[in-house]
Amino acid sequence: MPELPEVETTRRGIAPHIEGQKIDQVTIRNHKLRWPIPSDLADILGGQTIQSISRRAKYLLFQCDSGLLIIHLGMSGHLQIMTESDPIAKHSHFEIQLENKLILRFTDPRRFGAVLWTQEKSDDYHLLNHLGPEPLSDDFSSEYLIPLLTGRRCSIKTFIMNGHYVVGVGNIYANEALFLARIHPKTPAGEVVEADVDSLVRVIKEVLTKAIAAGGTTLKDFRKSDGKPGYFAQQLNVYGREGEACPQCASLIKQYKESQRASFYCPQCQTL
DNA sequence: ACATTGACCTGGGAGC
DNA sequence: TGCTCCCAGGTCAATG
Repeated sequence: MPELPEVETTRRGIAPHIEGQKIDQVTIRNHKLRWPIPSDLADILGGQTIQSISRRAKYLLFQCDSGLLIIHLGMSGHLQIMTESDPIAKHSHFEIQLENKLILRFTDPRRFGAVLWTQEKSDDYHLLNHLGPEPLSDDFSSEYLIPLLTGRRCSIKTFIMNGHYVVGVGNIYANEALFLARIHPKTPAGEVVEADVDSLVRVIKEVLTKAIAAGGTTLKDFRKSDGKPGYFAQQLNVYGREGEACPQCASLIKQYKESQRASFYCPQCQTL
């Protein structure tokens, strides 16, 4: 479910309620996520203050007094600020009760998400140390990408969804960015010409920025931390629109499968 | 080093 | 209604 804009939307929604708050109590209802929630996490977190919450790629990082709480939303996870009277959903696996009586509750039906703890520096942590630069930073540029692309035979779509090189871009925004840059998703990564790499960098930043401004994309179950949907779905050009008219040229949007993920493109605007 | 595939899970919708 | 099959926003690990 959540790509960078949805994770960032979540971060912005919960930060004002939790930053600077002391943790009263932690409840783990189900340890079995992508990786097990550390069994001593409740003891570790109790009494600590959440100093700040930041984001790296699609990971949320909660800086606590003695280490870092790391949450990944997986495909179906969401974090919401709730109160004691809010009912506990079937798949609410983890929650933090704060001194201000608010509850940060993690719900994830498919359990592809993760709740982890480390005392390492975030850049050294094994799930974060291999990640590409933040796409909205100046480090993410065509100068950075061009050397990585040369000679590569995977498709450009597969490439931009690979967190080793580009982070935050999942299936929705990969399709949208390639449409905006007028690049066919099957184009071998090493054959994307420099001018198109420039465009691609520009549109990735643009589409992520606009999606954050809209509060993310709600297809079915993504909800902002206040329970409301994000509105970027209305601005999608190709994702989920097979058979509809391309907004640029009115050709019919096509779909195909690539490594078990649906790819959408306009056969007129995005040629091989 | 790189490319491809399977694995982890549940729920919703389509089709019969 | 109910069954089966397919699909879904992620990404690591294992395999050539």
